Amino acid sequence: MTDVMDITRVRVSCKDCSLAELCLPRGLDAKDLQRFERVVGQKPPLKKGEIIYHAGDDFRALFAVKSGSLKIIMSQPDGEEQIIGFSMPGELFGFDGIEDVHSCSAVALERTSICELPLDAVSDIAREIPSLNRELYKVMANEISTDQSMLLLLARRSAEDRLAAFLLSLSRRFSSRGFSETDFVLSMPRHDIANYLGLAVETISRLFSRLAEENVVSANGRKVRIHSLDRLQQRVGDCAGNTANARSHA
Amino acid sequence: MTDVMDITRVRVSCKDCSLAELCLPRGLDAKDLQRFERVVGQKPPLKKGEIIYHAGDDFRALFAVKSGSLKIIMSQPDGEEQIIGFSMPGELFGFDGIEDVHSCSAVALERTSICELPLDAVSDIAREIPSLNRELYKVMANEISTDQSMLLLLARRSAEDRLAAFLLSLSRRFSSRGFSETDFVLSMPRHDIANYLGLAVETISRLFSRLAEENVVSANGRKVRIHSLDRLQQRVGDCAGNTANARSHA
DNA sequence: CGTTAATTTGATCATCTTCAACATGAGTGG
DNA sequence: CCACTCATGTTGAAGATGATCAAATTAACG
Repeated sequence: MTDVMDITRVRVSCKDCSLAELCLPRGLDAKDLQRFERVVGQKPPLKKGEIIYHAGDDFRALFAVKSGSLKIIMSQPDGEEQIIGFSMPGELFGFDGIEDVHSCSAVALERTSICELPLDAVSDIAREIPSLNRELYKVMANEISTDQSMLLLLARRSAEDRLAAFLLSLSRRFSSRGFSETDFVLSMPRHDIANYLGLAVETISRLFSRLAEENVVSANGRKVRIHSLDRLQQRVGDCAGNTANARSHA
Repeated sequence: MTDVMDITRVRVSCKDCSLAELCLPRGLDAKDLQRFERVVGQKPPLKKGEIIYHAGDDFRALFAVKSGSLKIIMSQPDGEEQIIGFSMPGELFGFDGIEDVHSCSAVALERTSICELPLDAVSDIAREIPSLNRELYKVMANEISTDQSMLLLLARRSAEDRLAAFLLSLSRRFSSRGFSETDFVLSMPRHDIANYLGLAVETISRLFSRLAEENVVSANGRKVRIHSLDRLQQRVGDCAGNTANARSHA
């Protein structure tokens, strides 16, 4: 599976971006799109582990993932950190800073390309393009309901349910980007999955083993194959639909 | 402690509202405020248990709490429900609907008065008052970081830490509204606290008992007295600052 | 009052964590 | 190309935190 596309190296306009339908400017007509494009900054690709912003940084912009993936983490004074979410191509991140300074940090999980959307400029434009303004609200609202679904997952569901929900979420997100919904490669280590789901690494490992015994999912390191989406879904009890960070803003 | 004020029965303008400094229009000048006021709807007080909106309802408006309090709950198909947050006077709620339909329900915990802010009208005005627009973003961003702090709490903290964080959050919110930060009355039953914190009712009860033994907090039913804010804070390890639903939008 | 809901306490049980050891694998320098 | 190392992943056994079950106590309210 190719998870990094080559187009990341050239200057891409939103118009030609394969992710346009998932991104903020979707629904804009050609003229408005052009205007929007002008404020979008392209950044050189990030290496694995590179940090886009730190908790405490002044807020400058929202970002969109073009390729690759990253994690959003909230650090605690005692050094512990909590992963708040993972961002995939077509998804926006950086909302944790809109209040003024970032409360989280964003870290690339692999080679990753992103666009920069300076919020001031964007919201200036949005003032004159109501549909863009509404889209901005929706994107933020989606972030809210994603986080809230995650609250439900952490508060009420068992370890097994959590992992099932996580895998289903990834499956949906890969599928809506044209990749297989049953075969994919995780860009994060077990440790990050565990942290995100509020569990111990060992638990994740054991759960993968159990899922394999039951022929629901087989995982070989980062490579995952889902054998029965149905049985995964059953486990989760299709709770809410967009569990676990499925920034689908449909 | 009086937690319902009498002014709720008369038509109040934002200008005269004691919560103006906490609410959306804070920072507006007299002229803009007047304009804002015109779209704000006043609703008759809600009785305990009354529902403001159901999950599935079309989104119409955001709401502001004038007096009383309510819980925001996300229901699951299996009948289980998860409390996403509690809203206190001066706080806004309804964000779970901005995408189109509400993903949660809002239920009054006691006699409660609210204002209605139709989002279309508000964002029309906001287009011409940039500071209001920014305030709207901030209020939503605050909701996001509140939910994210809650994720951290649920994923990484022990039962005791969670209750401590919850009580501290309430303390801060009461205090910023001019009430005592050490003596207050909970508007929700133990069952709701347990649900919110992802714990069993019995656990909450035991934790209150333990906190009493240790002379940190004494609780008599809904009446709570915090004897040592310091020691509560220590437990939580001042993680992030605005843990557990502190919609302070400072 | 009497009846129901809310809260507390005790005893047992399960899930998940922790600690420990081992396996696998990728990357580095010889 | 191999040996070595550090990161990652797996598995087992013991332990702890919090859930569940059961029962008693208290509070709320018609």
